[in-house]
Amino acid sequence: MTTPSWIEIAVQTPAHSQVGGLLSYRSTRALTPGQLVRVPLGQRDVLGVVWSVSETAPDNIPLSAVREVTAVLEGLAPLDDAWRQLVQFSAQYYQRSLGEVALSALPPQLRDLTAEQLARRLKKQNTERTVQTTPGPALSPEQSAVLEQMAQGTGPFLLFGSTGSGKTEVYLQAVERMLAANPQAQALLMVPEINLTPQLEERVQARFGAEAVVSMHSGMTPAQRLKGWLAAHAGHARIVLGTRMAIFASMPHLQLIVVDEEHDPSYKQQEGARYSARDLAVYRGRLHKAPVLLASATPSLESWHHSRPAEEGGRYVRLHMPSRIGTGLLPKVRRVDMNKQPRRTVLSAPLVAALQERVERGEQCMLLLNRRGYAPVLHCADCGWKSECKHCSAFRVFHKIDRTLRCHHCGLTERVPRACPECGNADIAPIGRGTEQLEEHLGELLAHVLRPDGTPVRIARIDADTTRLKGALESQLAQVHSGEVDILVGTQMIAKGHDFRRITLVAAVNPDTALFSSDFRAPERLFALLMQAAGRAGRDAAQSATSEMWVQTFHPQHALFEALKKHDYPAFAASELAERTAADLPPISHQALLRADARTQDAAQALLNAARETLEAQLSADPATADLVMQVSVYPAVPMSMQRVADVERAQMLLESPSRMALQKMLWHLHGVLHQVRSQPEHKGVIRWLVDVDPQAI
DNA sequence: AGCACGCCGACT
DNA sequence: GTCGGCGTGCTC
Repeated sequence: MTTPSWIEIAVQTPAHSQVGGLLSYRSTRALTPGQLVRVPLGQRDVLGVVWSVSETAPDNIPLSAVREVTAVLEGLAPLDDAWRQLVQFSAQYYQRSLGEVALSALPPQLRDLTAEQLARRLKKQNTERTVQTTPGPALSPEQSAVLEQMAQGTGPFLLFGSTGSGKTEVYLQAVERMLAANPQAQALLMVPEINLTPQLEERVQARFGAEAVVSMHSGMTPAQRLKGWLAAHAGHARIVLGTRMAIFASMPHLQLIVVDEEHDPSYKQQEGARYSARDLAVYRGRLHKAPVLLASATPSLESWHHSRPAEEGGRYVRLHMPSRIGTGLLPKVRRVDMNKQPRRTVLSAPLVAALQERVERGEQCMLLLNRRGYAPVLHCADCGWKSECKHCSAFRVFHKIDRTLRCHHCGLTERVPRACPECGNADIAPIGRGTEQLEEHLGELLAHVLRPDGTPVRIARIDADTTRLKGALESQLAQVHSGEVDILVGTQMIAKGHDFRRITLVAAVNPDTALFSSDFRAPERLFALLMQAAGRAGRDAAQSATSEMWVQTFHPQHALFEALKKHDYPAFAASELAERTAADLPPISHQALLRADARTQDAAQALLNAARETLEAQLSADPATADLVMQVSVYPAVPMSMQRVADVERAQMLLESPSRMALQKMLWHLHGVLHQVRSQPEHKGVIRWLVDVDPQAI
């Protein structure tokens, strides 16, 4: 009879319940950290990850409460130290329970599989996968230099390469070199949204063979996800290609991490543990001693700042690829001063003329407008009624196509009223415009325009509304590629990553709102979007000389557009960083948001302010923590910019510090304080609270 | 988060 | 009489 050992196990437990940490179990079988087990929890039998094994009994709970491990999932190698450290770090840094992070990092199907079902599954697919490397094209001098610098240093690297400079080829060659040095090695290739980059998937497969690659993203079926995960975990898959969730893939032989379009906000998870997959990539690279390559034509200001010269404190190595491959030039940027256009002009005369000219030459154009629907609000001129949503602090958007008013936040959808619901006036009118209206308007303006073959112009729209059905985006993109569309109208989803070779003109119809937004990151996002959109134009070298990026704006002299005109990201970044420095904003300082949801705004704010006061009182009272109060600014609670969604009132509290460590310590204390405060009867109305570390928007 | 237990309204 | 509404409480 073996002596039972005491096992600490991570199980899926809620972030801020009483059972937030590891749970103790006993087992008569020898277990090692990282093993997957099934354990009883209440009435259920759940999946758990062995975190530590001990000879001594736990002293924090009565031993009679400790139950036995039910089963061990055999045939699976334990999750390695690096994986467990990554999970542990993420849980601590983003203020979630270890169990929640660990279990959500595993494929969901693993949770419902019994030990027997898994064994059957493993038997079926436990085979080596072959890698067949097809040699790539010859490299440009810039590409070779970048790969050489990567070979010399340890990174992390920030590859600053303009659109079309051949960054993808650098990734592929880096993988190739890695495999040449060690055929067992694995690479992680991350992209912001996999649906938007089937091209990359194809290219990777063509290069290394379909067997060597697995994909990981939320669009896959549970069975596919499990299969891919197992292949990566066994070390059989050489390359994992995925979205942010792939950062948690178990890859025992991980030796390279690439984060493509590293500036993209989609790398930040927006629910549960709000992790940044890009930041975790850097951390994970260090754990595995694997080089990390972040890449973008418009890097995040965080990464740009980190890659300043080492003498100035930079920690990343900046690599530069300024030239477009081939003879391709970057498109000429043209600004239209909307102050000089007739009032209420949607599409300026010169832009319409340019569109017409392109269509008549058989070229394609793309129009960007970041607002879907027909009009953002409906308005009664008589009594001032507006199409407010009764559940949210937002207007319902007019969708002409099915004559509905739709709330884009809670989904409330109603038929458009015939007359004003307040005063009965029949004259209710749309204010502002969305993609639907732009498409309609464009159709009218260009009704007479013919293509070279004498057929009328064809206009298509792509946004979240037209792509709701599965596969719709792909088929609509295919139509653009095959030339069935002359002018494409859409939201920012069309600006990302698609290689439309025949588009020669891209226009941003109304980008001004981002210039004066209360969100300090709005200009950064706008610049990236416009640069990316400009990169869509003239990818075909033969036409790049005449390709153009148009911007309609009331502020043509704005520094952002000046930098855009010169395709000068460094200039934009420098001016933006100067502003951030002056205002003590990220990346100079570090932020976290505490958010509370409640039935009333008062209740939400009351919880936050009570937490703030208790926190400061407790920390000040103890000399060991008193200096934290000085290092971290905790601002009073304010309503969120979207104050009410689906009848839930939301408030937030900002924490800011020049020291990441101090902020982390503060959050750790805050966690305890919130539990105390929340249990007081006056905070009954609170529904939930959550912490967002390094928030995307405040 | 699940999943129980528990105490009040409209159905076979 | 019971099916089921979601309020409160517990899970090693």
